[in-house]
Amino acid sequence: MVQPKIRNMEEFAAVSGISRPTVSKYFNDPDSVRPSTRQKIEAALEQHDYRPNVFAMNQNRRKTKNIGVVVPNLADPFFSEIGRRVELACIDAGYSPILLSSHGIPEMESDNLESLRSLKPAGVLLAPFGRLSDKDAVQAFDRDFPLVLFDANMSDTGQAYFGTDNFQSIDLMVEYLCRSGEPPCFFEMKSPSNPNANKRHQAYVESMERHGQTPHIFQAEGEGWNFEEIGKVEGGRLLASNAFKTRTVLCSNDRLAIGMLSAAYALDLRVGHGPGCHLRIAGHDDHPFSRFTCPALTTIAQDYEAIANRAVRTLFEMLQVDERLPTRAEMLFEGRLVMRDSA
Amino acid sequence: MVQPKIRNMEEFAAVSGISRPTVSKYFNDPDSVRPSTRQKIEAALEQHDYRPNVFAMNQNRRKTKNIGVVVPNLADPFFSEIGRRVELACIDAGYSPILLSSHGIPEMESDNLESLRSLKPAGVLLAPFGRLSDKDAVQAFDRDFPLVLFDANMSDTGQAYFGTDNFQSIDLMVEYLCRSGEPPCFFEMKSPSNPNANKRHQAYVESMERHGQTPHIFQAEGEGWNFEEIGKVEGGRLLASNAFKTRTVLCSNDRLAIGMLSAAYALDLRVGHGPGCHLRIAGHDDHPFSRFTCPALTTIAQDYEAIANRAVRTLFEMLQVDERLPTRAEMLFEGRLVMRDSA
DNA sequence: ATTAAAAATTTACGCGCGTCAAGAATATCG
DNA sequence: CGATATTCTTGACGCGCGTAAATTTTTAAT
Repeated sequence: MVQPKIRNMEEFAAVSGISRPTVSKYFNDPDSVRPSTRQKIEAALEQHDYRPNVFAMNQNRRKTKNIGVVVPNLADPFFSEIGRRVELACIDAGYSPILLSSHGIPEMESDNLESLRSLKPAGVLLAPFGRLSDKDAVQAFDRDFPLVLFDANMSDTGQAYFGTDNFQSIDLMVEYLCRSGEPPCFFEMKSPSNPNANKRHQAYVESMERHGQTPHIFQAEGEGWNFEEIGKVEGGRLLASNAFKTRTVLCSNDRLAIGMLSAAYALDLRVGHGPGCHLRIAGHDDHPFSRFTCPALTTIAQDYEAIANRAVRTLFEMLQVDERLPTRAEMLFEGRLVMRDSA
Repeated sequence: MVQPKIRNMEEFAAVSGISRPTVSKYFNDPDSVRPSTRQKIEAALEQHDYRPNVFAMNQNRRKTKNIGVVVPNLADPFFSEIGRRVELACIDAGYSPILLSSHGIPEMESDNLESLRSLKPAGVLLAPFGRLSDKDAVQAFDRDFPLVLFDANMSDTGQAYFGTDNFQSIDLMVEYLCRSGEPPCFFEMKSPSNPNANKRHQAYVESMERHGQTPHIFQAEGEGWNFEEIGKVEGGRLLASNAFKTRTVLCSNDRLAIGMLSAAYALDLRVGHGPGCHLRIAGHDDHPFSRFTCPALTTIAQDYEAIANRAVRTLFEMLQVDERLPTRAEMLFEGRLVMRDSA
């Protein structure tokens, strides 16, 4: 630190007593040099805080140490949570995650992928919009870079996909609700953009039929990402007009449920499974705030940790062997029933 | 598009009929070339989707078009919301925002600044931890790059600071609460990391004294970012033991309030200002979920938009004239009282 | 048309590092 | 100890672009 500043790898190689090409090799992969020389370099590193110029590094390098992470909307706590875990996993692996949010705008997803192109990422983790994604753009990107999808699936796109088994999770919830009270109706967005919503719809119908019950679907008008507001307004209308044929409502996701809980409270309808309660409301996702709703929300916890870790791990395995997967991997993790007070 | 791919600026200059140095100039600043040549370049751009290599671009360039945006914790909806706005404002201005979260870990803030150094950012927008920030590291960074702080202030650090006037906003809330019912006590974290918390504490005391009332402070044990949980546990304990000397509680921030609302619900205490209500609870920040709590939370809305825009604008003004501000700018925006049902 | 100013071109160099080939040094093993 | 396999050094080239100086072309103004 006391020495005059090191300007480039040439100078750093000089003070560390190692040739520049070897130093270059070290920075690419510290394990690729002999332990004795690694020690010399690392000793020098502690004395002369030198760090290679990332721009010069990446210029000639085919693949950088950058990992793109693209989520549809960071303002949604679900994505900030799972994005957070993915980010940390990348850092642990010695990569530089670049977190990009599409701010709820599908077109921006393509923009983000386009921006990533110029950063020559070693790989990309994408939680796509799904139906609203530009499938051609994503598939084109998939051809040029190692791409792993998570949260939302897109057929024949990406080298792998990791998400929650909505059929298992919804069935788990339907089973619980049927066993413990009236069979649930289903509350969802009318035109959801996320493919999970469609799967959950289908899963609900199938599960209800398997239980010998008649499915009842209620759909909320509205576009965009304001799920709580939509749940509150549309759910409130349905509650006020007594439209539900049952006193148990399964919401397609927690954010809708949070809105509906708010509406129920305003209508003085006591939500829960205890005596004196008017209706039960359940959600899906174990949203970070679902523990603090009134009453606390019964929901399905997605295995964030497993999804994030497996997606990252799979990507890194591809990077190691430096080839595409022989066959598209697809793994669904089970949801876990979280019983709280609302249902 | 039909032509063979352009490999570099040399080839692109050839097909556009302009010399490479001029093309280079164009990409630095499209307005720096004659309109007629700009048209030629842009015409060529539409035919041969060429984009300059960012790494080669930034290698020799002193300042890049990168803007660093560092927030303490993206998992907090407050920061994901304000980070979102800052990001979009940067994109509008033709810069590339790089959003970094410190994941609630103060040491990671310094790491993030260190990472940013190697990206040679044109400027950085930082929402610091405050007391827990490594002040020396931040100030050192301030000397090397244009730095603007927002949300949390640090004395003599950064070229400018933009945030909310906690004294104004807390006074507004205290005034309202006193006028409409019992004077509030104050509920906060015992050892808050955020400087805003200290200001709010002080603002509460001063405001109460100005109103001729005796301030009462209640502090919650607990560390970390689990404010809702802390609010629920500690707030619940205080409510259950009837420790509050008043039936109006002003929480230092919405997340604590959300936790306390949850505890109150569990205790069957009706919150609100109407008849039959046991207590009033108010918050601060207009957290995205405060509209959907039960009851909806009365709070102070921070002017996210203004804070984000002014911070970004101030930074860009510095970049334009390419010099530090003659004097450290500091501007506080007023909070807005949002009256809902909880108080 | 003349002239000065502005902009574009030509030529050339350098940035910091990746990477390759050939040879020298070192390590590993029987 | 010698033979072979690793690893390192030396020297050199190139990546794609920024940028500077000198020259030529274009534009604007008289």
